[in-house]
Amino acid sequence: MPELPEVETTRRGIAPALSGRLIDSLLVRNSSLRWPIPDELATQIRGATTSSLDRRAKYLLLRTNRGTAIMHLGMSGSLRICDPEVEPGRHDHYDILVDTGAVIRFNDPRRFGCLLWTTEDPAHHPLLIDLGPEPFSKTFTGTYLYHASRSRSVAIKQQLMNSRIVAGVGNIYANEALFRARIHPARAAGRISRQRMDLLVEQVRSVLEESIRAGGTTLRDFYGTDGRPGYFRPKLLVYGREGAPCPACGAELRQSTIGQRSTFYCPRCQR
DNA sequence: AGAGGTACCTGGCAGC
DNA sequence: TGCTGCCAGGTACCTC
Repeated sequence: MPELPEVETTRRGIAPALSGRLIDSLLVRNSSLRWPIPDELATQIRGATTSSLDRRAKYLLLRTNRGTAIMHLGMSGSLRICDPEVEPGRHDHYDILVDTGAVIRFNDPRRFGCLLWTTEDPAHHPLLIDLGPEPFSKTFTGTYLYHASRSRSVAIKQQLMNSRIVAGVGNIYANEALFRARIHPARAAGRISRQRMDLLVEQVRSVLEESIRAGGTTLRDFYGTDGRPGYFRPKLLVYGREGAPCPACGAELRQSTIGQRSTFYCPRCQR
């Protein structure tokens, strides 16, 4: 479920409830996420005052006067503002309770998400330190991607999904951006011209931007912090549409596997 | 250094 | 209805 637009939608949804608040408590029901929630986190964060909720790649950073909570939604996680009266479900692993009485509840069936804590600058955290530029930053340009791809034989789709190259581009949007840029997903990254990289970067930005505007993509189980689905799914041009006609040329869209990830493309438009 | 594969975990679905 | 096998939006970490 959560790619960058879904994480950003989540951030925007819960930021008002989580910014500039006193944290009453952190209630951990199941600490065994991708990495265990540190035992001391509940003690550390209790009574802290939050300043902002930021995003870096697909990580959410809850900054406080004591340190920063680093949260990730994994493949199936969600953070919602919930009614404190509502009984927690099987996969509701932690709650953040703030002084307004609001409860922010983390649900994650697959438990690939995480909740960590750092008292250092989170940018220096091992999980964040090697991340490439944000897709919307001005350092992510066609020229940058072109240079980062010289003599690389890796498929451009894998290059786009490599977080050291550019942060936060996941499978759905890599497929969509490559279709929009008319670049074949399996093409060697090192064999793409600077002009085509310019176009690709532009398409990565625009598809992410449009999806954020629509509140993300709901495939099976992404709902925003208010419980409403994202509305970008009908706008996906190739993802999940194998066998359907290409929206541009009518050729039959194909599915293949690149780097163990489902890949969708038009065999005629994309070269 | 780069490429490729594995692991983490549950739920939904197709096929039998 | 019930079982089995496969697939899934992420990404760190291992080996070759």
